[in-house]
Amino acid sequence: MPELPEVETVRRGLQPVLEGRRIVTLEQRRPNLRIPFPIGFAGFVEGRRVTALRRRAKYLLIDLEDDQVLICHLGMSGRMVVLPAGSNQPPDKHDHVVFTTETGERVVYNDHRRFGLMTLTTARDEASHPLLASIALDPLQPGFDADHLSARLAGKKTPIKAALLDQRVVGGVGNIYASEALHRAGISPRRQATSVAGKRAQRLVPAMVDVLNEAIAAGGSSLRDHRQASGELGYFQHSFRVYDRTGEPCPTRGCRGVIDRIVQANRSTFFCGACQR
DNA sequence: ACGAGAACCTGTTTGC
DNA sequence: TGCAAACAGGTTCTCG
Repeated sequence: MPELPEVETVRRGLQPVLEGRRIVTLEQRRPNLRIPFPIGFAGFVEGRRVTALRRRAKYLLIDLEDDQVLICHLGMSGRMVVLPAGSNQPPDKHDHVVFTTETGERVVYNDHRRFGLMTLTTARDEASHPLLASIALDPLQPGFDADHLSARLAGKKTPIKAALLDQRVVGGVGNIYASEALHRAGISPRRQATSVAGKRAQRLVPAMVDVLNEAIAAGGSSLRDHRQASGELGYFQHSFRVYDRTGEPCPTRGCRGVIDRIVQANRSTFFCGACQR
């Protein structure tokens, strides 16, 4: 599910419920997600106040009292949904973690594929944490400009589409927004990454920034699993220009092409062979 | 060192 | 209709 816009949507939705509030109980309903939960996880979190909610690329970072940091990743199918105080909704089979705050609201982490994870670190060790240390700037961070991007892509022989999915090259971009940004920039997903420099990089940076910001404004894209923290669907999927639109006419003005699907690095890529070069 | 492909897990859709 | 294959928003490991 979640690329940068979906994680940011969840972060913003959780903020009013969690920030400044104490977590009274943490119910851990299985031993592991993609990786095991830390030993004593629930007891460690319980009783601590949340001081801030941050996002690093596709990671949600929950700052706790005493400079502790709860690292969350939603994988492909993870959701974090808020239940109001007093709700007695029975747990789903894939509700793996339930936080209850001092005001009685609950935050439920549900993830049927379990590609997500939760673990702990400290503010001091965050930058060197193995999960976070090699993540590149995301396109919405200061300093992400054409020069920065072409420097990250320099020397890479892999296709640009695959390079954009590599979190060590660009943070936060996943399969949907890589295809969408390349289409907006008129760049072929097959083009060697190293050749995306100069004018092409100058087109690709605003294409990425715009598509990510538009998707955040729409609450993310709900193909199957994504929900906002409120439980509502995102609706950016209605604004896709190429993703999952195989065979449809290319939406680029004046282009007579048709959207095509290919497989790169085991992932679907959608593009127009006529206007993307 | 780099890039391609498989693996992780469950659920849904597609095709024969 | 039924069953098997393909596919899904991500990451990480192995292999060549």
